[in-house]
Amino acid sequence: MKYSKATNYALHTVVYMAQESLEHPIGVKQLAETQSVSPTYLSKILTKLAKEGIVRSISGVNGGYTLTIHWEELSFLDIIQAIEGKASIFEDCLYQHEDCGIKNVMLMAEEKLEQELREHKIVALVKK
Amino acid sequence: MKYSKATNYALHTVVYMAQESLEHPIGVKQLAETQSVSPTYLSKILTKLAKEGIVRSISGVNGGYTLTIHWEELSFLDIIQAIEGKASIFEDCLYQHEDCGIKNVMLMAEEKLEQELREHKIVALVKK
DNA sequence: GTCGGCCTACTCGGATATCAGCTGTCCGAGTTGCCCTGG
DNA sequence: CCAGGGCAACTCGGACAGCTGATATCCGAGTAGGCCGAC
Repeated sequence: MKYSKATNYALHTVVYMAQESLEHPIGVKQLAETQSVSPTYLSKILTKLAKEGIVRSISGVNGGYTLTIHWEELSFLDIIQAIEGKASIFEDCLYQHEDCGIKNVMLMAEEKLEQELREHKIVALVKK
Repeated sequence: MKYSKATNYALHTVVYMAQESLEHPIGVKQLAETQSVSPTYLSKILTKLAKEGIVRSISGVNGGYTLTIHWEELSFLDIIQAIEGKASIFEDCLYQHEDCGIKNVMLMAEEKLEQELREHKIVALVKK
């Protein structure tokens, strides 16, 4: 029960991009260097973020990644779910037939977690 | 980012034992049948619970497991941590040197999750 | 001068390798209660 | 009748196998911008 390293990389990458807020895209190589990750691996993470519309990829020379227009609305939960998926923390209960009290408690706790992550925006971490 | 099946089994097992509240111990075989798990695997889970003092094992003929005396105080968190361990959900941040804003947010969210799991007791699910 | 083709830098996405942890099994060792046998 | 040894049921814990998902790499394909040559 841990968040993957990929989630960690994704969060740091998005914060970094928000911090810089460049007009021209940032290449994978540069992003990878700030976190000491292999560029190819980071590109996989960025692909996931792109599929969720969190970043936009620009091909060709001087290409790279930029945040999308609405990046100031981005919450932690948006990024985490883009990487981890939106599946529930707690797998389906063994007894499908009826309400499982255990499952109900677990889902309530998960909702508390997500609520907290939804309330925190990336923009709050950007130092001006 | 999911809870393991073992956690699911552990929760159901403890609830089942609380429900029955037998004076004589319950064997692994019987517990395994109620959840359609292999007895050997369930015994591994019960060993973990025993190490945390949640259940007590009794060797020999008519042996098995019983809940400990203070089982009415047991929370969901107790059982989950016995199986999953007490490590933080969020691994250490890449930059150790200083406060990482990302890490702080994640730890706060984790605390919300644990708080919710700590407030819910197993005894609340026992139907009388 | 301008248009078209080529070259380069870069991303995209699939295939693959590696590794860790979860899931599950097997087996030998230890423990306890019961039975059976010998005195 | 009674004591002691043996047997059976059960748990304990380590060793091990299989599988899934996370981590990480490599490479071919596609794309965009710039350069260069032909007209």
